[in-house]
Amino acid sequence: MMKYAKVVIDAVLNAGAIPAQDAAWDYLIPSDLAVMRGSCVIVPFGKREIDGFVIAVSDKSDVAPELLKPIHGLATDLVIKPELLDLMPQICDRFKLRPIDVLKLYLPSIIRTGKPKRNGKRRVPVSMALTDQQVVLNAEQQHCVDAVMAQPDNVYLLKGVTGSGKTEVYMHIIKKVLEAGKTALVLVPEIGLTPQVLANFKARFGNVVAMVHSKLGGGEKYDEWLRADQGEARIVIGARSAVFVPLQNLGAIIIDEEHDGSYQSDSNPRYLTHDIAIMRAQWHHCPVVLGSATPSVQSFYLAQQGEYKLLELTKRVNNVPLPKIELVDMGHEIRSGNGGIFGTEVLADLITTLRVGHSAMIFLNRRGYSQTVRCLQCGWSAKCENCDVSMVYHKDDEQLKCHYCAARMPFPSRCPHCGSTYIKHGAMGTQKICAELEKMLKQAALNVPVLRMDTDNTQTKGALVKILDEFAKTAPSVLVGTQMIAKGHHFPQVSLVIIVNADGGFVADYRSAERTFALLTQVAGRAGRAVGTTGKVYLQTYMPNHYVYKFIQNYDYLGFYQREITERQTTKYPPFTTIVRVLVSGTVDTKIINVIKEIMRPLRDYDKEYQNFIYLGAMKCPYGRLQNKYRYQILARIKQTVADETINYMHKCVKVVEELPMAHSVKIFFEINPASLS
DNA sequence: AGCACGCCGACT
DNA sequence: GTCGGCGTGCTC
Repeated sequence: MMKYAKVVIDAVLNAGAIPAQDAAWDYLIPSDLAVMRGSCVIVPFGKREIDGFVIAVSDKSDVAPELLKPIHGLATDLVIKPELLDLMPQICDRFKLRPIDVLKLYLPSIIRTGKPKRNGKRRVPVSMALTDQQVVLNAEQQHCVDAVMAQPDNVYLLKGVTGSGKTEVYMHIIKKVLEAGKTALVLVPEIGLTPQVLANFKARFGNVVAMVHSKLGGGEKYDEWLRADQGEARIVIGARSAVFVPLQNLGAIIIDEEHDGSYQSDSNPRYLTHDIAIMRAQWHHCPVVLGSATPSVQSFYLAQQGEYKLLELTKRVNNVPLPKIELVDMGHEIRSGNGGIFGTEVLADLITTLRVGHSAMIFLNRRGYSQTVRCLQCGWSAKCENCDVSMVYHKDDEQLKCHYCAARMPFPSRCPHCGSTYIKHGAMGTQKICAELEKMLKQAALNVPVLRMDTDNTQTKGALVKILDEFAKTAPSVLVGTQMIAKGHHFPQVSLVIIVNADGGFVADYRSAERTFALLTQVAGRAGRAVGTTGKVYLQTYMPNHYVYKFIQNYDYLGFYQREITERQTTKYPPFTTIVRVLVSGTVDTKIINVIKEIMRPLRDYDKEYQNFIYLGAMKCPYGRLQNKYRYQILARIKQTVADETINYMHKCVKVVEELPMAHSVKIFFEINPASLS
């Protein structure tokens, strides 16, 4: 009996043929080839040979027999598991992705690009070292573990202050999961940054742990992936992409630091890790545990709505007091003649701290800093009057623009509030801070090493860990860095943390306040982690009265959340609306504009008829030209009650235009609640 | 993406 | 007559 395979092919087809990209192509299965559902195959396509994935095998085909060609061979012996194939249509629908894009996420890229071979020596499976740490859990922690194990078919939001022992809760859940013969997936924001977490898991569970992250080379990654695929590894720890690792018989999925932005993929294909994790967990009837000291507004809202089950850890396990946070008004410093990087009191305290032999961390919030326009004299910043978000500086036409409505204004030469000419949009680099700092320490006759850590000097493998090690063993010393010094490192000798420009996180984005709250709370947590010391945190700001800082200072998550969710409700931002962005890019700008117009036309009619949009508009992107390609976008904010149907309609409109000849040589990206609008 | 097909103007 | 321009359409 002849067997036929439905194959999704990995070919980039041009505009006129785009419907084909969603379809599967039928091929004959040669009798000597072991092809099954999930097989990765090589097929003839026109005059070419291309890769494809078998999504179904059957005894018949609707395609005329004379058109059918046989599958040429297998790209690999590995087979995509039924679970992931089952979820593929659901993932496509949620994120408006093509089947091929999702299928490609299921395999390590090395399989498709080169000849993968196992890199490491084959590891001998070691009996699980389930070291019982004598029921180390306090009552709160135990309650969390029990709750999760009692009702596994749920999503849990585990909210616990820094140092409340969330990791220990994860470990106990995993231990129970392994005892039940199942496997566990642990997702962390960026695994290269949390060597301690990994070491802990390896120490506790031994060789059944596999790690998948971006710092691994292709061969190593493939090796770890294969250990999970073959059932050799039963715990996988990894960053975002590890959510697709084919562990079988999943018993729990944990997303640590769930608020972290890295869980949202910001390049194609775009997806949200939480959603994938929840889909997989539903398939396996296992729990998802979202852990954070500062949950995302979205997740906490869903917990309030009863969609997620809220679990809380309120006590710090070792009773170390939280560091005291002091706000430093940098506008006041300038007005009183201090134009330096640090406030007067801050610098004095830094020198004292180093003199007594403690270390300090200096955090530079550089991200997006250059976009925010601010008066250095009075702290005024450019805000849109309709949308309550910061306006963004556009270099090409020297204008300030709102990304959510049509508001524009010229870049002011004088501050509209106080009239000063000290208006800035510029970044202060880590190098500059280090240089200045070394000068200052010399003046104070202090011979203390200053270490720098940022994306520039941590690209090479192991560089990051090396800097952290050096900082850990050199006391006193100073570590200057960006985001990456904020993540879960434990340095007992650090008693002082300085946040140089706290306001840097405020970019034109409704999630600015949320991100700032989470990041600065995490940074503050680096100070005074040793028993018996109280750490201190200086938060330097030009907006000392901003509500976010009051809540950070008081470690008041709930207060912050309530204020934020009220604001989102009145200003109509997620989770009360859904944002859709359609990005069109290409080398000919007139073509792009035509495509944008063509997509907009039915959307405007739709808007007239149903009024599902809070906002609908088209504009040039903040970076209007990138890599020699022009970029325009459609932005929509949709009422939450009609979000699904409206997103579907928008996507349909995009696909219709995508098939027209006019869409030749332009690229269209469709994003739901995008992380960035640049 | 590639490649074939086909319907027009310019040329050995 | 027929050589070659690239618009249009197809690839299981």
